[in-house]
Amino acid sequence: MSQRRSRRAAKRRPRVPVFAALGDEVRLSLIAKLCAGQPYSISQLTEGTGLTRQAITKHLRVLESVGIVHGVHRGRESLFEFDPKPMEETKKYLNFVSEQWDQALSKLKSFLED
Amino acid sequence: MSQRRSRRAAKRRPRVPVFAALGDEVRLSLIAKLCAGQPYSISQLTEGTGLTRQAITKHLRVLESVGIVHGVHRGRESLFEFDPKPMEETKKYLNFVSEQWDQALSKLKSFLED
DNA sequence: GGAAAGCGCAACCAATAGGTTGCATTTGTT
DNA sequence: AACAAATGCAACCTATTGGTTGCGCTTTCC
Repeated sequence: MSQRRSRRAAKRRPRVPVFAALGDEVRLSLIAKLCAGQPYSISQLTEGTGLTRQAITKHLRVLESVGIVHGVHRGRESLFEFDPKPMEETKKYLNFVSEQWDQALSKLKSFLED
Repeated sequence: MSQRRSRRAAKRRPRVPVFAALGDEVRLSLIAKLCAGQPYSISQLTEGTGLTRQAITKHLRVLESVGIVHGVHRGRESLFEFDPKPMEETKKYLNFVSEQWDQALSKLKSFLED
């Protein structure tokens, strides 16, 4: 069997946790900082948020658990950096839904033209 | 002032609840059914889910609250149909993040080439 | 060596989310 | 008119989530 997933199989991939991870204001702002390219330590990411370091750590773990972010330990600090793959996959899913919808519309249109 | 939102303002639009709405298996499956074009009643959407009608109703309300779906009352039943706009907006946001990331990469690359 | 910076882990707490049951209401059918 | 189908509303329960505090460990800096 091919390792390459079929189009249908791709539709069933675990994307729910990715959406759930994106469904939080704090986490979206973390992504906003990190997707600019530069890695940040937990303390740096905590600055100015009004939250505790632990809260930010938890959010980072959530993002890490779905692969949006990964941390590398350097000395006493752990730096987090953005990882684009999961969000690319998410885009594919949204495109898939859009396609479904567009096809439905065009079918309806051609039906009405009969 | 222009009614057209600026690029930066678009970034700040309330997309968190949309992501949150998408972060649930049941709701994604509802979307999967509805984005095929045909409207379904609540009872029809409940069939085969193993959940109660009320549970499905709640999920539909969540989707409706972010505009992914809207219900129209016809007789004693309320039909729900898909609405693509919020997910299109979501796609735009994901594209924005991707762009940020790509720009960061190309800046890094040109820096290393100096 | 000692202080401080940066984290991880665990316990705990309040609020929210997902789900159920029960009942009332409206609409369609015979 | 009587019954069944489809839904809405509200109360309730439980698990999860987002957040905090407290403590201990490692690394850096003087």
